[in-house]
Amino acid sequence: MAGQAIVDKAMANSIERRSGVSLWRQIADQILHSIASGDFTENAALPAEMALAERYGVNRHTVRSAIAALVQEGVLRAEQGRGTFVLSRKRLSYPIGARTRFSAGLQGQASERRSVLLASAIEPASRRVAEGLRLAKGANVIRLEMRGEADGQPVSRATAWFEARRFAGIEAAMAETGSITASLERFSVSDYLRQSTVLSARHADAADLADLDLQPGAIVLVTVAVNVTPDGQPIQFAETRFPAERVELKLSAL
Amino acid sequence: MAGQAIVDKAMANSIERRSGVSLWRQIADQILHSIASGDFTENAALPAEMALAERYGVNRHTVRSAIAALVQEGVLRAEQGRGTFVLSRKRLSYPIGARTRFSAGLQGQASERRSVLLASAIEPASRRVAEGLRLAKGANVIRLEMRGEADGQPVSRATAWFEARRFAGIEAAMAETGSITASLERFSVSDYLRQSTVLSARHADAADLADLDLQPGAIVLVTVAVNVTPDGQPIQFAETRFPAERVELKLSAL
DNA sequence: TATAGTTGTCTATATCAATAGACAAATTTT
DNA sequence: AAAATTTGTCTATTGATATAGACAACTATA
Repeated sequence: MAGQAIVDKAMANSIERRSGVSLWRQIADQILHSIASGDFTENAALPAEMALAERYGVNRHTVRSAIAALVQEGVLRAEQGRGTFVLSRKRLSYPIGARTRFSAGLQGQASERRSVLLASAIEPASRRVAEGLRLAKGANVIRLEMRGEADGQPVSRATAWFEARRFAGIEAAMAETGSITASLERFSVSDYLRQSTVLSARHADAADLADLDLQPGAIVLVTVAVNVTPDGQPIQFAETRFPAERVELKLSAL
Repeated sequence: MAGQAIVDKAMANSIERRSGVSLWRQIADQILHSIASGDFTENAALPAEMALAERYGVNRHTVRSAIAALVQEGVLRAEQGRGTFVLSRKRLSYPIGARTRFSAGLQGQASERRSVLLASAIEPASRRVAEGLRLAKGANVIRLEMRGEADGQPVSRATAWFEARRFAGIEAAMAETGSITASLERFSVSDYLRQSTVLSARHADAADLADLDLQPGAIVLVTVAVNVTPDGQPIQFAETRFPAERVELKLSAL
């Protein structure tokens, strides 16, 4: 039968040449993924450079480039004569469900967490935003740009749109309270639900790199969500970007 | 107060040099993302090569490399003297919820869909699998490797583990029926729920590239899920990889 | 202390990635 | 028909990426 087969190439970790992604970055990504998957515990020693080079079928210097990048990112620590060690950086497990708010549910994973308002603007709604909020195309909306942080490290980057007429001044409330939930309460919105969430992934763009403090080539998880009042009226349209190397999304409370 | 600011650099699409990811691949990724975001409708003309080169601040030949890659992938069609056109390839929107099964919910998006068993094996459970299925570490489990297809194009790649004793022979049932749900029914499992789903993203590895027919450098969305019977007994532990350029995940029925 | 194993640094070479300019070939517009 | 626009092809040059080998510096261990 079909049984017993499968080459089982040690987790099938391999590497592609002339792909547009350099070998050292592919190797760095795989090491990051191994750490996040729990293959290495905190302070564990990585295999020696020669061993890694043989495993990936590349030159030792190529492995060194990958390690250098991860040392630069603060993921690894190399010590001459001893080895290269994992500084551990477990990924935050970010809960997503019908009532997900930022910060709620991250207890115990990070000691300090907050949301910072980066900028705001009033603009006509794009087609996508207008459809999400069920507004006429071109109606004015307020856009908020925010960054979520845990223990001083950026873990999310969100752009949120609200109907300008109904939520005039929400940017001031957000700047003051640092909380979407608290800001919405000032507009008589005591409860809201996540109506829909669409998830995708892509390479980080320049703005992501800057705001999330990422290295070029990093991957971001993207959620596009519509929040509604309990009676189904849309109040917020939001796109949030999470750095894939630091965050995983846990779909809970289904 | 904070209002009116924001540079608004036209969706902040920009590009990073010496990042380990070549400029042509970054540009190709952004074009793909633009198409998936609906910036271009089917058969729409892309801006001319010179215009794109100016927009990204690169040489025309670099843009040509990006376009060549996308033509190779079947996303674009270039015609001398006329322009470069989008062949459109809308992303499938793949529903995920408490009762998500493959194929369910894709009605109307693809006319033909199926799940193919690639291989199977019996092996001792890794720590991760044992914890998910609540088995003793090292207990035997059956591993199934599957590929999901829609209209002949691969849209997912799953590895699923089942307790070997309880589900002995499930690989034969799977090969025969092509359905997890149908196979489980032979073992008296008439209903099951998704207990938890954890979501992450990474670059595709060699096995992903081969099984999902992707170009090197592509991104995959990864879900790790545990399915349980209605009374909470774990029956299936699964890791599924989706090509981010072809699939988005819609979190529904929350 | 000697030895083996590890990371760090150096030189050299080949290939890929990106820039630059010129012109051909095809299409659309004037 | 002519001009303008667009993609296709060619040559040449520079910098980043990857390979190769040798040896230094440091650490742990026999």
